[in-house]
This record gives sequence, C-alpha cells and structure tokens, in this order.
Amino acid sequence: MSHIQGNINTKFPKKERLSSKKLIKELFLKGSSFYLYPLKVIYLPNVAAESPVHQVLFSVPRKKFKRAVDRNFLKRRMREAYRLNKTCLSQNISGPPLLIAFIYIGKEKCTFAVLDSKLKHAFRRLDEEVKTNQNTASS
RNA sequence: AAUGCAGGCUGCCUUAUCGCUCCAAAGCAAAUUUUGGUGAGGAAAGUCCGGGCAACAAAGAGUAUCGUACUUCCUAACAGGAAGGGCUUGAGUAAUCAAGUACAGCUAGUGCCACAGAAAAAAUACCGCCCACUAUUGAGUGGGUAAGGGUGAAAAGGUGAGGUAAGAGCUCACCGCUCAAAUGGUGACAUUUGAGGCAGGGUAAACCUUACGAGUUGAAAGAUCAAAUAGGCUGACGAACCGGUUACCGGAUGUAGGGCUACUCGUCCGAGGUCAGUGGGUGGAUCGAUUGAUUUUGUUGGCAACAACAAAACCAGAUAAAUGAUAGGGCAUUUGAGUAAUCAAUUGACAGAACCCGGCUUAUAGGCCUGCAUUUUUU
RNA sequence: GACUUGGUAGCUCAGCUGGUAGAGCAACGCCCUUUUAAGGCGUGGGUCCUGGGUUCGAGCCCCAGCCAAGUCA
Repeated sequence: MSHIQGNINTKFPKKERLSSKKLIKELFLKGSSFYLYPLKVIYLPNVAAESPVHQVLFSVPRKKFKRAVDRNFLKRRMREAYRLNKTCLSQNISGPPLLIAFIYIGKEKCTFAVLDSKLKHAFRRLDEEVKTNQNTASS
C-alpha cells in the first residue's frame, strides 16, 4: 500500500471490482455485516488474494426498485462515492485486503451528498471492526 | 385565437475537473502507462407474434396437439402492412362521406339456451277467434285455427290486398330468404334473369368440421482451449440362432431393450465381459457477438405497402455487466414576490442495450405539424 | 435471456359444463356466565386486479394491460 501513498488515487479500474462468482459466493456465506442506513455492508478478509487491493461490489435489490434505470442510477452514485473516498479506507486498514459488498436497502433514492457522508461513516466503522477482529485473533 | 381529443415527428444544449467500456497508435520483460478516438432507445420495455442462427442421428409418412381464418398483393416470414370487398354505426333527402370490424362453416353432426312462457326447435295452445253438438248459458264436449293478447334476449318470413266459418304463403304484388344460370371482376363480391313458395331461431371467443401452417429445444443453444479421476463415446473380440473337424471357424438373424416428436408406421442403434483408443463438467478464457433481410442519399417501377439499381458510410459491444459524478452558464416547466423588467427556489417525460433482425402492444413532460369538436373575436 | 403460475369479504381460500357469489376465521349485536374465554343465535361486509370484446346474460370464454410469486446453470 505504501507505493500508493502520496498520490491522490481516484481511479477505479476493473481490478478493484469484485467479479468472481466464487468469491461473491464466499463473501455472502462467510462475511460479517453491519447496517448503516441506507446501506448494508458485508465484508470478508481475502487471505488468498494475489494483489493487495480491496475488491468491492455494489448492489441494489430489485424488490425495492423495480426499474432498471433507478438501480443503475444508485449503483453509479455509490460507485462514484467510493471512488472519491476510497483513499482513506486503503490507507487506514492494514493486513489482508477486504472483499466488500455495499447493498442499498433504502426505499427511496437519496442524494449524492448523503451517500457520500454515509460511505465515510461506513469506512470508519469498517476500520474499527477489522482492527478489533485482528486484536482478538492475535491475542 | 384559445381549449380538449386523436395521429405523426422530435426527445434539452454547453464549459471545466475527475472517472468508466472498447478500439487504434507508441513505449515496456510484464502488470500497465501516455495520446487520440468511441459509447443507449423510439420504445432498448412487455415477451405477444414471425424469422435468422445453433444443437438434437437422415428431420420421413399418418394421427394427435397447437395456431391461423373475407379477397388480392407485399414480405425471409408473420397473427404484421397495403389496396379492395362485405357487414355494423353515425351524418345526409339522396348520391355519398366518416369511423369501426377475430369477417370460413350451425344448410355435416352433437351439445346448450336459466327464470318466465302453451311452446326454446321436425314444438305447441293459456287468454282468444270460428264451426258443430249438448244444453241453458256467467257453461261443457269435440274439432278447426295461429291473425290478436300475454312471456321472454330470442316465438317459426315482413307489409298490403285477395281469400275464408275463422284463419293461414292458402293465392297475388313488393321486400327479404334459398337455389340455379348469365354477365362483369385475378378474387372477395356485385348486377341481372329465372325458379322455389319459406324449408333454415340463436350460439363455433361451445365441442367440432373444412382449408392452410407448424419437427422439438433455445445463446443458460452450441464450438474451441488448459489440467486429472470416474462415468461417457468409438473400435475390435466375445455373447444369443444354424452348420462343421467344437477353447475355433463360417453363415444367417436383428430378439430383449433403447432412440428419432406424444402415439402408430417406418427407420436407426443394438447386450452386461475383456482389451485398445478417444474424450473429459466445477462456474475460467476465447469464439458464437456485431458488416447486416444494415444505414443514408438519389433514380426507376408500383394507387400503395414495397421492390430493383447506383453511390457513400461503418454507427455500443459490456459480461456480477461500461455510457457516470461535481460545479457553472443557457433553454424549458412549476411555485412565490413584483405594475413590469427581473429576482429566488424547484424540476428536467417515458425509460437503460445483454445474440441479431421484422412487426405488434403498452409508457411518454415540453416543442412542432395535421385532422376533428367546442367557445370567443374580427371581416 | 427463456419460461410458468396466481389476483374473489379485513385474512385464508372454494366457486364443476356461463344463469341471483359462498365457507372458515375475524368484526358487530343478542343469549349464556358474577366476569372473561369457550359455546349458541343472528347481522353487516364484494369495483370478483383493470380496460375492451363475444353472448340475451361473464367471477368463468377471448384479447390487451397492471401487480405479485416462482422455475431453469
């Protein structure tokens, strides 16, 4: 992670997206989660990862939003918010990279500003949880 | 001119910063980096039809099943479209015009038609009408009849005249209907003539009949690549019947069973064991996959749908799935303030490609065009 | 992407071949009981998802749409 430090990296290439079916299955089976309205966050440390980057997935359930336009819209907004704020996450957390799923569980569309702040909250909380897990595991 | 309805066309623009998909070029051992280009629709939607394409053994015949149903044409094909015919409704004195139309056949057969009603389909007589007899009348019996009343969504051709005891297509005229012929039309059909005297209530979006069409399954089809076991597949031998010189050889059969569409025919495979070969799913990658019944323009043919020819163009190709975010300006909408200029706030229709095309259906703010209706003003 | 079901009272469901739409629970009233529950008697409650069509007449038949639920690697 040290080689990234210094530059403000706001890119979001395909490597950072979670696209393997196997890993997605594993994440949803074994991952731990917390709620932060309007988001649900599921995460899992990826021990067998080859590259030291977090992989992220965004999802909007079809039951809440019927039309594909709305779902795409929310996914894009979440992705954008992640792209702009991901530096604080990648700098804070040490150890194996994470697999993260952000699931939108709100019933109505929210603005970009709200999503932005919520995502920051989520990062902080993720940070804490991972640290406590590591401490308990090491002790 | 305004409002409403219906149809068609269009479907916000722009600047800066950051970011994503794919392509091209350059550099590097590689990850990748840099530069340039490129990137949602008229419905991408619903999945309601029709094709292409792919696999299923060669994709055969009949039945079943499913679908379609006025005619001709267009088309790769269609339940789509164009032109026309019939019917229905509306307007009109009429000619005609407009709109709609799942529009083959109840005269092949079967079924159904509640309640009411005498009777709901080869029927029948409640109130009636008429005649005869009994007989005393405010009636009964037998017969004729179906015009009138009544029931019903629907009552056995309609109107008028003759006729009759009363009536009745019983007879006649006109209209309707059925059948036949002629003429016109590619045809649906139309017109005319003749005959029949009425047989034939409705319902096929009831079963069904007739004609025509459809093999089944869908890109989660399918093909290729990398590594390994089993199943699988292919070939040879063997096995079952006959003969012989019987651990073998030769000949013949096509059984049990299975497959090809649900069934039948037909047709194909065809026995457990042994050996050899081939091949090989685990969610990967590549192809399929975007150059095509393509788009634009023009010419010609056709009433039109559309077709032919010529020229030019390449216009998304993702794959847990790109096409976005923020800020500013303009355009338009709505609201508030204001005499107004304007200011402030808000909103930006329906909706997001997933193999590709042709249709249909449904959704659609605002703007523009066309038609119809209503109202007002002017001439 | 390819498909399949369903929508009827507040809830869960019936409704056969088209002919006045029903059951159980719930609600309300009365009886019973000191009271409640249980039990008994009675009452009300329906845009049969929506819009067209066929028919004399559609919950049912046909077409179009809306909304749910589910299946296929």
